[in-house]
Amino acid sequence: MSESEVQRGPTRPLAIIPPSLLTKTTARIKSRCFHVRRGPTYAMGRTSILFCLEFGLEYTIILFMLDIKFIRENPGKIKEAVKNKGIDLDIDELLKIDKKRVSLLQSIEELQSEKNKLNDLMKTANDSKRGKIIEQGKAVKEKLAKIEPEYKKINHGFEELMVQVPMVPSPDTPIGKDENDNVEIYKWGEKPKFDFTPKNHIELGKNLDILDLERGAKVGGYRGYYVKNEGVSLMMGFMMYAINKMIERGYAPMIVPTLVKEFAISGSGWLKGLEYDPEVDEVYEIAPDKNPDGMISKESKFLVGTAEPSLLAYHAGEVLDEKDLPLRLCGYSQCYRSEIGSYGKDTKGLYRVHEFMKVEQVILAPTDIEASNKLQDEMITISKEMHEELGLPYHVLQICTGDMGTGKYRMFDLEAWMPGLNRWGETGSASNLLDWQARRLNVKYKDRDGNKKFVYMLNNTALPSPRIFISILENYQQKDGSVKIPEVLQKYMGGIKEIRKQKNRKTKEQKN
RNA sequence: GGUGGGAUGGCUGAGCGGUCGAAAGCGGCGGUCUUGAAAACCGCUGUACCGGCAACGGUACCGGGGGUUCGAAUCCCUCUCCCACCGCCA
Repeated sequence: MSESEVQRGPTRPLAIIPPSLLTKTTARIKSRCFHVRRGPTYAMGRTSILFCLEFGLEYTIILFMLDIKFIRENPGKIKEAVKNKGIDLDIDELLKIDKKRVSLLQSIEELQSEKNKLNDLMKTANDSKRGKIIEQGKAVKEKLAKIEPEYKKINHGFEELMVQVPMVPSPDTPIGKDENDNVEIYKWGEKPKFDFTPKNHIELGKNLDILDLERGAKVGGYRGYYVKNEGVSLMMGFMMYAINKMIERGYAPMIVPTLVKEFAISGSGWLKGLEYDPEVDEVYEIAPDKNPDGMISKESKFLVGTAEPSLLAYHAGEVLDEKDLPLRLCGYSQCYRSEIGSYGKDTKGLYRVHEFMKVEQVILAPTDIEASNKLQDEMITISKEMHEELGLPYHVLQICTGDMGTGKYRMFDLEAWMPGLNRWGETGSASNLLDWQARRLNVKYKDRDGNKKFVYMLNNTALPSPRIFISILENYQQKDGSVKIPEVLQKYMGGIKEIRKQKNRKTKEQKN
C-alpha cells in the first residue's frame, strides 16, 4: 500500500479512500469498528487501517492528540512536538507509567471478573455452599483492596503527564523558540506620520479626562484603571460595534458567565497542570461558596480570562448533530487575568491590566482539518476587517512552535500599531486547537452515519477593550491633543466625532 | 434565609439489595410492502478502556466521590446541580 502522505494532525487515524471505490452512498463493511462512507475523511480504527493495507488503499494518517494509543504508536512525533514547543515533558516516562497502569488495570479486571462469577454462583447456591462462596468473595475483596490504591496512584501520575502532552503543530507552523521566531504574513495600513511628537494613551487619556490610572491604582490596586466620560462611550461603542459585526456574520451572540467551575477552565486548557496552581496559572480562583446548609463547599470557582471557556463549555458533555456544525458563537464578557507570568512587564498604562472587556469568537466544527483551517481564516478575516474599518494599521503573525500553547495546532496573532508606545501591540489571537479541548470538555457530534466524534474547536478575539482603546487614542490623536473618532464608531457613541478637552464637564441637570 | 422534591441510555420514563447494561415509549438505522412517499409490520440500535488479524471475549459506567455488603441503579455519608413553594432583595 502506498502511504501517500503522512500528515501531522490530531485525532483518530483518519483514512482517505478513493471515492471510486464507493459505488453507493454508504458502503458498509459489517464490522464493529469499521465504517466506510463518502466524504473527504473517514473515521477509522485499527481494523480499517489493516483493511487499507490489505487492499492497497491509500490513506492519510493524522495524529490523535491526548489519545494514548497514538502516543504509544508514534512516540517520535510527540517527542518532536514536545521539543519544538519547548515543553518539559518526558514521553518515555509517560509510556513507562502507561505500561504499568495497563498491567495493574488488567489485574483489577481479572479480580473483578472473579468476583462477578462468585456473585452469579451465589444466586443459585444453596445454604451449605453459600458459606464457602462468601469466604472466597472476601478473599477477592482483600486482594482488590491492595491493588486498587496502587492503581489510583499510578493513574494519577499518568493523568498528570497526559494533560501536558501537546497537540502536534500544523505543518505550516514555523519552528521556533519564542516570539522572535514568529513570522509576519500580512500587513495593512500606513503607520501615521505626525508633525508633532505623538503622546501615548496614558498622557492622552489623562489630558482628555477619559482615563484615570492613579485613582485606578488607589482603588483597584496595581493595574487598576478608571475609564471616564467620552472614554466610556468610546469603549462601549466599539464593544457594541464588535458584537454587531459578529451578529452580522452569523455568530450567535451571548453574554456568558465569568464566574465558572474548574472544569470549564481546565477543559479549555487554561490550567497548565491537572490542578490549579496560582503560581503559574493566569486565572483567579474565587473562594468556595456557602452551600444551602451553610457548610463550606469544596468546589471553588474561577474568573474567566476570556469568554472562550464559557462558550466552549456551553455544550460540554453533549452530543451535537452534524447538521448544526459548524457552530459559530460569540461572547461578550469581562475578562480577568492574574498576569502571574508577566510581573514587571508593561507596568504602565492600559496595555496589560487585570480586568477588561472583550468580544470573543468561537467555532465548533466537524473533524476536517482543511475545513477547520478555513474557518480559522474566516475568523481572522473578520478581525482584519474590523481593524481596517477602525483604521488601525496592523499586521498578522503566524505564531511559531515555541510561542504557541500546548494544545494549539495553528495560531495567528493580530497586532495593531500603537504610535505612542511606538510598537505593535497584540489585539487579537486566533487559534485552532482541533479536538484537544473537545476531548477535555467532552463535546462530541454525531456524523451522518451515527458515529460520534469530538468536535474541533477554534477561537479568536473579536475586539479587546483596552488595547483597541490604546490604538485608537494613539493613532487618531491630533496636534491639539484631541482625538478623532473612527467613522464606524460614531453612531455607537451618540454621534461624537472627536474627543477633546472639556472645560466644564457638568451634566445638564447640574448646570440647571 | 425557610421547606420540600429530584438527577437513570440521543430524548421521555420504569426499576428502590442478586434474575438489571437496565422495562416501555419516542427518535435513529436496516428491511417488507409501494411507481415513489406516508402508514403499517419485522429486526437492529449507549459509551469508554483492555486483549485479539478477526469472529469475539473481558472490565467499568444509572449526576461526581466515598462507604456498608459475598453482591448496590437500589441502603448510608458527602459534593455538585436542577425543580417547586414561602420570605427577602437587585
